[in-house]
This record gives sequence, C-alpha cells and structure tokens, in this order.
Amino acid sequence: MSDQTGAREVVPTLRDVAKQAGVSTPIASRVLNDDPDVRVRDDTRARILEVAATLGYMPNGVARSLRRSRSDAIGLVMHNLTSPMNTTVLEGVRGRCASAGYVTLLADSEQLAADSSHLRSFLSRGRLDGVILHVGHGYHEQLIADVSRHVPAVLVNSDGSGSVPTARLDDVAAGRTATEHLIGLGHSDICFVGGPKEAITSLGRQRGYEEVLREAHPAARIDVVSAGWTDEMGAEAARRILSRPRLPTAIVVANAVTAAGVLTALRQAGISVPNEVSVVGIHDAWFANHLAVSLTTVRLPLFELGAMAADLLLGTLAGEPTPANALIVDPPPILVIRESTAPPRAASLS
Amino acid sequence: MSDQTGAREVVPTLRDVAKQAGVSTPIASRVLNDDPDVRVRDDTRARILEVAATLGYMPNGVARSLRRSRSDAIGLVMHNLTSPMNTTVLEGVRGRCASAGYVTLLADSEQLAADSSHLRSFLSRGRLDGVILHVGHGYHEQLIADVSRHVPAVLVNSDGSGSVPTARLDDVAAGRTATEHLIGLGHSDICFVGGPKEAITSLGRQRGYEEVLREAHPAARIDVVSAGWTDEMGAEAARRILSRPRLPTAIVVANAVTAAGVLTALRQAGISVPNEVSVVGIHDAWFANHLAVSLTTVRLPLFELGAMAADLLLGTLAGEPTPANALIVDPPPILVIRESTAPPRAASLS
DNA sequence: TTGTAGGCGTTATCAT
DNA sequence: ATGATAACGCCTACAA
Repeated sequence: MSDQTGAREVVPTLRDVAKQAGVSTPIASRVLNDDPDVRVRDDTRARILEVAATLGYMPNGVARSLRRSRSDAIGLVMHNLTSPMNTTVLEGVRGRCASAGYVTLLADSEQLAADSSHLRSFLSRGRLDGVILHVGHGYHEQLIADVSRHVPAVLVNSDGSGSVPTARLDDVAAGRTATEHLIGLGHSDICFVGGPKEAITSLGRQRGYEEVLREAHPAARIDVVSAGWTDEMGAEAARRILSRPRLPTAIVVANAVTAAGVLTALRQAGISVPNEVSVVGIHDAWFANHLAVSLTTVRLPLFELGAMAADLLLGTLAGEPTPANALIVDPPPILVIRESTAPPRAASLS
Repeated sequence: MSDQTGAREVVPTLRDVAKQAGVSTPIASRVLNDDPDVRVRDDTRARILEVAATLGYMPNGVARSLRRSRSDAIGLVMHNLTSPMNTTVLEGVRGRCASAGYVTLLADSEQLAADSSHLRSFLSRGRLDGVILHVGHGYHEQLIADVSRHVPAVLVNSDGSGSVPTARLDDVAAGRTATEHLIGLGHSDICFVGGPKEAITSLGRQRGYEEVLREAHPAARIDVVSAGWTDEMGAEAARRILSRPRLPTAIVVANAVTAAGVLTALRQAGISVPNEVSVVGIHDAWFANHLAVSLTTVRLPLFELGAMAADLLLGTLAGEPTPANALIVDPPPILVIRESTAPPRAASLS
C-alpha cells in the first residue's frame, strides 16, 4: 500500500499527512483541529481525515505548546501523599483537570523546596499553564512565592498569606459539628487534639470547638493539646492527656489519622472508649470502620475541595472572573456516628 | 537600571540575554548549559551569567523539548490511588524520577482507558519520554498496547503479557513468609483470602501459600477464597467463610486493606482473633497498628518497587542495556508480628 | 476553497 | 573564540 511511498520508521508529522492528502499543512491542521470557520470541500476533508487515520497521525504536543504558548498541563504540588486525605484531594484535582482536557504534573513540596534544580525543571517556562499548591503547614512561603511568580497559582487549605487565591474546607463548621455532637450527648469536659500548631486547618477546627463549647457551657474549660497529622503524634498526645490527674470525658481530634493514634494509645492504657472517653475524629476515611473502636467522624468534602481548587485555577486560565477565595460549604460537614461516642460517664451513672 | 532598555512585562528569552550580553544566542545557550567543549573568554562567560541572573532568565522547556526531542518528563499511569499501597509505589516512582531530573505526569488508568481524547492528550507526541503503567488487574491490555506503541513503557506488578518490561514484587516469597509463620505457630488448617481472581500479584501470593502448606502438610486442604482489594470485599469474604460449617484456624489475606475488612467482619461475628482464628495480612501499612486487633503483616518493599520501575525506564531511555524484568528481592519480605496471630485453638488447649 | 510566509525559543552544524 | 543559519512541528495571519 503506502509502503512504497517510502515508509519511514519515524512518526508521521502534519506535513506528512498534508503531503499524502495533497493539501497544504494549514489546511490539514485546521481540518484536524475542527476549526469551525474553515471552508473545505467535503472530499478534501475526508481525504485528510483518512490519511491521518491510516498514518496514525498524532499531533506533537510540544510543538503545539510552543506555538500556542500554552501546554494544557497543570502542576500539582503536594505534601505528604501518604495521607489518605491528601490522596483524595489529589484525585479531585486530577479528575477535574483531566475532564477539562488538562494533564497533571505531580511534584512533592518537600523535594521541590529542597532541590532548586528540580524546581526550575518543574517550573520550566511553557511546561505548565498553572499550579495548584497543597503544601500543608510547612514553611513553604518561599516555594509559594517562587511558583506564583512564574505561573498562575492556587492554594489548597493553606494560609493564603496574600495574593494567591485559596480553596479551603469549612474547618470551623467541621469543628462545630464534632463538638455539637458531644455536647448533645451531654459532654462538657471536652479536649481538642489538634494538628501541628501552625496548621491553619487545625486552627479553624479548634475555633469551631471553642465557639460551640463556649456557647453551650460558658464556664467549661477550653482544653487544647497540639499533636500533628500522624498516628504516632496522636498516640503521643493521648499519652500526654493520660498523664494528667483527670481525664476529659470526650476528645475531638482534628484528623482521623491522628485519631487512630489516640484510640490505640487509649486502648493500650486500658481506657475504654466510649465508656470512659468519647472520641470524634475529623475526616471520614475508610479505616474509621476498622479501628480498635470504630470511629465517629465528621465527613468533609475532600474530593470537592480538590475539584474546586482546579476550577479556581482553570477559571483563571480561561480568563473568567474568579473569586479569590473559595470556602467549600456544599456539601456541609456530615456527622457519621459509629461506636466511639456515647454519653459521658457521669451522665450514664445518673 | 536596565529598565530604560525597554523593560517588558514578558519573561526574558535567550535572545534577550544574548543581546544584553552582546553575544549571539548560540554562545549564550552553550554557556548557560555548561557545554563542556565551548571555549569562551572568562569575561564573556561571566557577562552572560550575570545578565541571565539579573534578568531572571529561565529557559523555555517547551522550546527545548522541541529542539532536543525529549521532554525530561515521564508519565505514570495508576489505578486506585486510594490504596495506601499504591500511593507508596507512586512515591517511589516520583521520587526516583525527580532525582534523575524528570518530572512526572500522573494519569488514572480508568479515566485514560475510558476517555480516548484524554489518552491522546496524555500521549501527545513529545510530551513524555516514557511511561510507567501500574494498572492493576483491570483489563487494560488495550491501554498498555496503545501506550507502549507510542513511547517506551514499563509495567508494575502486572502481567507483562509480552514485550513490555515489568517490575514486580516477590509475591511468592510474601505468600510463603506469611504461611510459614502460621505453620510455625502450629496451624495447618489455613485459608487464603485473595484479591481479584485475575490479579497476578494475588496469584503469586497464593502460590507461595500453597507451596508452603503442601510442603509442611501434604494432606492439608488448600482453601482459597477470592475477594478483592477493598475492605468491603474482605469483609464479604470473611462472612462467606463464617457461613461454612467449620472455621479454619488461620487466614492469610493477600492485602492489608482486605485484611482490615476480614478482621472487622470477624469481630462483628463475635469471633476472637487470634484466639479462635489467626490472621496475617500482606503489606505492612501504617493502619495495621490500629485495627480491631493489631495485624501481623508481611512487609514488602513498595517504595523500592516504584523506584525500580523508574530505574528500568530511565535505564532504557539512557540507552543502557536493561533487564526485561525485575523482581524486587532486596529487601526481602519481612514478617512483622503483632497481635493477630497465635497458636491454633487445638494447640492452645493441648 | 486553498496556499505562502513567518515565527514560537531553543540548540546543532558549520563557518569564520 | 564567536556568529550565522537552519531546523524541531505546529499554527495564525494573510494572500490568492
């Protein structure tokens, strides 16, 4: 068939298609790109399409990017991908970007911050149309500045300390929901176990806790313990609480992984949950069902958070007027009751 | 300062650097790229470097890719990122690629297989130097074929049904390690709960189980139950086992997430682990410590698996002679003993 | 309805 | 030791 025209091992280019179809490259280009205002005879169009198909033509994305000065690629800078919550956010971002025709470049915030040559390669001009940064509580202001100076950027769950738009969860509402549940059960001696001290998400949840507790029991003690986002840090915080003279009757934990550590430490200390202490975790991860005591949680829309961050960025890229900040209030935090919460000891005695 | 030369809002290009430094673009290019065999006067070199620095010059990666016909980017096609095991593999791939100077494009295998326009965009010529496919047990032969026709590809933990190099774990050894532990405790009535029927990793682990069981107890029954990789499927498999007249004294579960479901179903049925049934899971995930009963596991080098897959691909790209397949035997599977295993009921009674 | 010209930013080749 | 020229593959004017 077409072999005798001098089949090359190399992949066909637009010129090859045009040549074989007996047209010029611009025509081939516009037909293949479905340019709406191109007027070609039907048979010409058909011929081009057919040649492209038989040749297995595939446009060169790099050349196209260079020409159009856009790459249809967005960068996603993440920290701590081992956290199931962060994975969900990632899926939200990636899925939305893919649906919008963008591919996703993934980078780790620690590595990016530590390796400037990798950062340069990542930000390499033209490769990325925009970047979404989910860098947690790390002190990555420099990284954020470096990135946002080069391309449009959006932050996720971070302290948008300035000009970079941010998508975030309704952390205050989450803290409120968790605490309201405990208060509804009759608790008033409630401890809050937070993430890292600087983490803005943890601070928001803490504020929700404080607000609700003050509203319901103005005299109650605000009792905050800082931990971190890992199970080990949760266990360590629980041990700190256990070393005090009196136990609270309930604990709100700012994160489900941390809560797993809290539960395990309580079990190891022989404390019965929920009989002696109730525990609520924030984030309804799959493993909540399988912990030492199945964990009552507050479900937050993590996937939607990622999708919203992507929307923010893609909207900006499309030149649409885009809000500088987005708080995900729909769906709202939802309480998922399992075995780890019950009325307080005192109440059950009375 | 340099403003009066007509400072533009646009980012500086190589030509700008060359012009300001009073040299031609090729020279600027070669100096900035540390071309070893370029002979320039020291002051010229210094001038170029200085201008580049003050201008904040950053090469355009797209133009460079076009010219060099390589992108320094690799694609990672993954399935089921919600699994913590897969996340670890991802980190292995991404980390290794980043260290080698490659950025990583992430795609979801389901979405890629379902959306051909996204696939074309992903494979868009020139964008990717190679692809790593971790597509699980899905019937993605078509996807694998499509990808590997376009760029060099490497498979992870898949059935390298043909010409595509593959990196995989030593699943047989993992199954052996888990089963040997149980046999050492005195068990002989051991059930194997697998992943999806077609999953090659599950089949390998099953083979390890069968080998060891036959070697130790030639008369023992090979008892295999198919489940899947989710906690729900594990729970469902456990319920199936519970509905039989007799319980085995021990269960090997091909996956830690599945094992979590098994443990929870056993607990809900009032079966005591490890007193009535011992359970070993494969993969030492963080949550093993926090399950209803902490789970004895076999730790497999998932991060190294990802890194090895990356090495395979990068080696191929570098033109090095590269093995077609790699079995990760170092580090070997390691048994991590926790609370979910003990001698069998009969033995503890005698 | 179709073709020609030019350039996106870089690097490789050859000349000087 | 440095410069001129061309080309990577594509797309957007504009011309015919």
